[in-house]
Amino acid sequence: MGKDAKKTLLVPPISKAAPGPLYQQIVDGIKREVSEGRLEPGTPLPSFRLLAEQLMVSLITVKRAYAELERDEIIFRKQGLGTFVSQDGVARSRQIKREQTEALLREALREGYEAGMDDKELLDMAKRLLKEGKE
Amino acid sequence: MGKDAKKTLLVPPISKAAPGPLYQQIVDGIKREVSEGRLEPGTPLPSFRLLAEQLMVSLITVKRAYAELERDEIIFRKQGLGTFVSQDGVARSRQIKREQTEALLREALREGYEAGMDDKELLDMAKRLLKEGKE
DNA sequence: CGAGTGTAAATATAGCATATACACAGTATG
DNA sequence: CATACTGTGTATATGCTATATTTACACTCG
Repeated sequence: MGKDAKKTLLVPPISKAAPGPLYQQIVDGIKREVSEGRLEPGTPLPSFRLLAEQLMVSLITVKRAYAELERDEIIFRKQGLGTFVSQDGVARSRQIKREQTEALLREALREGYEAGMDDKELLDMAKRLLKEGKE
Repeated sequence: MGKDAKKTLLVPPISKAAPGPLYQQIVDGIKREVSEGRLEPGTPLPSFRLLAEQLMVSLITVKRAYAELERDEIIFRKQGLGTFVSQDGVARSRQIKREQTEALLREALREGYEAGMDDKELLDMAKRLLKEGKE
């Protein structure tokens, strides 16, 4: 009966209300999919139009997201063919996320110091959050 | 000899190149000064014009920054009088920074997980950054 | 009233997002 | 084999919103 079966979205949903620009949300979502192995190297990504329709955004928004992912060498594009996950996309993606982790940790620790917290308090908070994340 | 002595700036320098809007940089700078005790409750803050001149930004940028600080009840303003650090400004500021610390830690840990790191790796990275910060 | 303060309105500028039209690659078909 | 077709990515012109500037106004105290 037509196009009711939505198939599992190849990318997570995004929202204008969420923090950060739409194209960045798409970038983050795809980086996560690649990093966690749900999008393997060589796999074709959804076309601009399909992804734009699924996420209810415009073409150029998807284009901008893919452009940034290509700049990071996580994907590559071929005119008239499509967009694909690059061979070392998983390693690239994980490396970027690792650097981002360190940057965020630095920020968090600095903010904690400025709040008057000491090393132990900060580590305890981190441990608590790690446990909470497991539930 | 006039106004050559710049006096120690009551707020840290800002830059259009730095990440985030100018008014946010001012907000963060003042929150830090208050949080770390260099701006005590009751202390008058620089006037809109003075601060705007020192930081080389426009009046409304300072106004917006002060407005956000007043919303957080860290400072209060009096028409025709000036702007001052509120009585519980230090506690307010530290509480906000503490919440921000937790939010940043959550983000960092999630990003680390997506990069394939485990709990121990994350905690070790945090400990390493804590030591680096001490040098 | 004068010199200080904060307040408000009208006006650029930049990033983000949209819609529309264009160019390239593979494939079906007469 | 030439051609049209349907898919892909590409490029241009347009609108919107947050950020920041300029300029003029209103309040407080001496």
